[in-house]
Amino acid sequence: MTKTPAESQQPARAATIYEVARLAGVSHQTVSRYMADRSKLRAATSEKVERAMAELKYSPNLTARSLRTKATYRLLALVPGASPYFPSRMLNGAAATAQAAGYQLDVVALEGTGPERTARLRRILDGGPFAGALSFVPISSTDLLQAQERIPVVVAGEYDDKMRGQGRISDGSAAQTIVAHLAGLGHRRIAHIAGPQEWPAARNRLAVYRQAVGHAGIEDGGVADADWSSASGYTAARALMADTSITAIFAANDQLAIGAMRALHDLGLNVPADVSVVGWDDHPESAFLVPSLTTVQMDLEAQGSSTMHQLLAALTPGAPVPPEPGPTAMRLVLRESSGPAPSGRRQTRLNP
Amino acid sequence: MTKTPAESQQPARAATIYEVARLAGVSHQTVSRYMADRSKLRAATSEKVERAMAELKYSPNLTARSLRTKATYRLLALVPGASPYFPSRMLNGAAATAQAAGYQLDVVALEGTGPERTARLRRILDGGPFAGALSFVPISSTDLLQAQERIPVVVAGEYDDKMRGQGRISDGSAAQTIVAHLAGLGHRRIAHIAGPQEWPAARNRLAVYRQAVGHAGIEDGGVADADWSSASGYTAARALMADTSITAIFAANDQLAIGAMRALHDLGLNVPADVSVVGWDDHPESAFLVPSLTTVQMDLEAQGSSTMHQLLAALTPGAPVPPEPGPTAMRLVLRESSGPAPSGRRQTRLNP
DNA sequence: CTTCGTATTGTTATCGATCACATACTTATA
DNA sequence: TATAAGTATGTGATCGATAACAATACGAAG
Repeated sequence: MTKTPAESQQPARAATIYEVARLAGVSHQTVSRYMADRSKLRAATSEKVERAMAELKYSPNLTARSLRTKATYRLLALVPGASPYFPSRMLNGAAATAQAAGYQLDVVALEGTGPERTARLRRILDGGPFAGALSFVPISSTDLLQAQERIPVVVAGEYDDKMRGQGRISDGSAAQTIVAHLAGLGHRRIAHIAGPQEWPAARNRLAVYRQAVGHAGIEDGGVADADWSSASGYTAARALMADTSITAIFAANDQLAIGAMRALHDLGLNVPADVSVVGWDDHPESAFLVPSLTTVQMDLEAQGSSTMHQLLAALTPGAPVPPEPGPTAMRLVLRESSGPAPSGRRQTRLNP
Repeated sequence: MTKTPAESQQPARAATIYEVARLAGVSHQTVSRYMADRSKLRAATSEKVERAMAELKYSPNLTARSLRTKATYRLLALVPGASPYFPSRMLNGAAATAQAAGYQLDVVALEGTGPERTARLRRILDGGPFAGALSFVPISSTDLLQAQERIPVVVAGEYDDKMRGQGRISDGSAAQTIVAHLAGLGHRRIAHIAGPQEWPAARNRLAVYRQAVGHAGIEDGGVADADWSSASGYTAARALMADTSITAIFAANDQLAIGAMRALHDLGLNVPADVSVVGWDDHPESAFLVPSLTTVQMDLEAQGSSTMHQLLAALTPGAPVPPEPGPTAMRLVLRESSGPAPSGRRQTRLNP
């Protein structure tokens, strides 16, 4: 073939409402009305339009519509640029929901820090014709307020944050179950490896952990700060293990737990005989680790979808909001990495 | 505050070229020309326009521009919907490159199979005003051809596929290094766990593996088919281990390798003493597994970026193409999971 | 049989940019 | 200095849709 794809695009030129109108023998406005609300047309007219549309394979030019209505039907998803610890399943859930509501989701990586990041955010929002934004990365409150002046912005997890503040069921609530599980196994002093506190999910899990420890009547052996990476989990676990009375570690995600398990291994400690480890997120690989990882199974798609529903609700103040899914399904999955607390006092066997 | 974000948007209404023109004392067309190519204006005029734009904080309405020019500056990224085995780092790389070239990247999940999927693809391309598409999921050649009629479509990995066919350096070439590595450790009979063959990357790795085994003068103990998941890696490894003379497994990605290692563990086999395992992709967690995983480090961002460059090149036939990055950096990372071949013949120790 | 109200449809303006062409203004050349 | 050629700018049309308003058709009430 001699034609490039770009050239052969010509014959496929999309039909306009005018062509549809001519073929149907009505005015273009009638066609427009058909699309807005076909029930306002007489059945016979409606059918004529329908037939013409089908014949011409008509699909509306969204650009033209946007120009006229000023509604863009484009949403912005902000994702972490560098970090590979972002669950793309959440993005998929959000994108699917957006699509179902007739919106397109543009994904943009928000990188950098401080003022540079603020400037970048501003530039994206100023230039782009977005109706709203959904951020999977933490945004400082000043940046958020500034952005909110232009379009609705929803930050993933912040709603859960609020729910927890109100004592309602939130994303972090499974932390309660974890602590109870460990207490039930006889652990009297446990520790937490926390994610970066800018992230609502990390705050949430930590807060519920603290609360639950008190509630279960066991001791908090300390909280180690980490980012979401296995490397930081490794470092954190080594530090925590200085306290030899800690018999269980609850990590804020599976990657941290993997790093922690490796640290315990390097310290000559056995999981779960010496120390139990619990993760969070239930990565598909976690079931196949040695030992397999006790963790919290999350419906991340549903979480993404739920966050998107929040944004959609903010977008259309009056309109009927699609049903928001119930509280995200969470389930503690018991595997090999958690077990009964050791009876005797622990001693580091290998190099510390 | 009583105003909703939507309402307070009002005062921020963007200026148009007409307002800029009036303020600058020129015609709207002059302003338009300024944006297209300011060098065609007289210095004095250019400056007037510039000043007016700055004062009004003018930014062009991309929607209106698109309507007129038919150029959309929006690209489509197709990602697997259900599968969590998609490296989002590739997407990030692609998105960044698109952005740098002035394009927005819309992410859409392509799910389903067969005709349903074809229909979905068609609907996305028909409705959406996309200038081009980049697919991270395999697309059947008929679907691809059909899509190509409308806009340029690039499928990630297929270019590498072609390069391999030409005997040039491709994504799969590290498989050669892996096989050589294992042969060097004394392994005489090894096996491969292959990814789904619709995926170019899986085809690539398998093809180079087959070739390299012959080249290294060792035996191919067989190829087990799998999807990308740890679960399928587990099943595949158990099946392969029926052949007791296989002493090393090369898995097409890290998740498969994790599943394989678990299967070996359940069979009472030690890694690497009894069987060596090598993965691919170097997930950040792989260094922290027990045993840590020998794998291939990939610059996935660069791969995503490179694929995007291909698309950009297809988009602008004549225009100067931004420099395509060199062959993607790949490096075999040696860790604990691979070691010398065992001397004696292996026997399954535990339940088979 | 008129009159009126409502349901349906048509006509024209509009969104904010670019394109095509006309015109005014420079500059170079004879 | 006159004229041609080239450069810079302005005017009106156009992209494909929706909005606002006008006009018509139809049926019920007077």
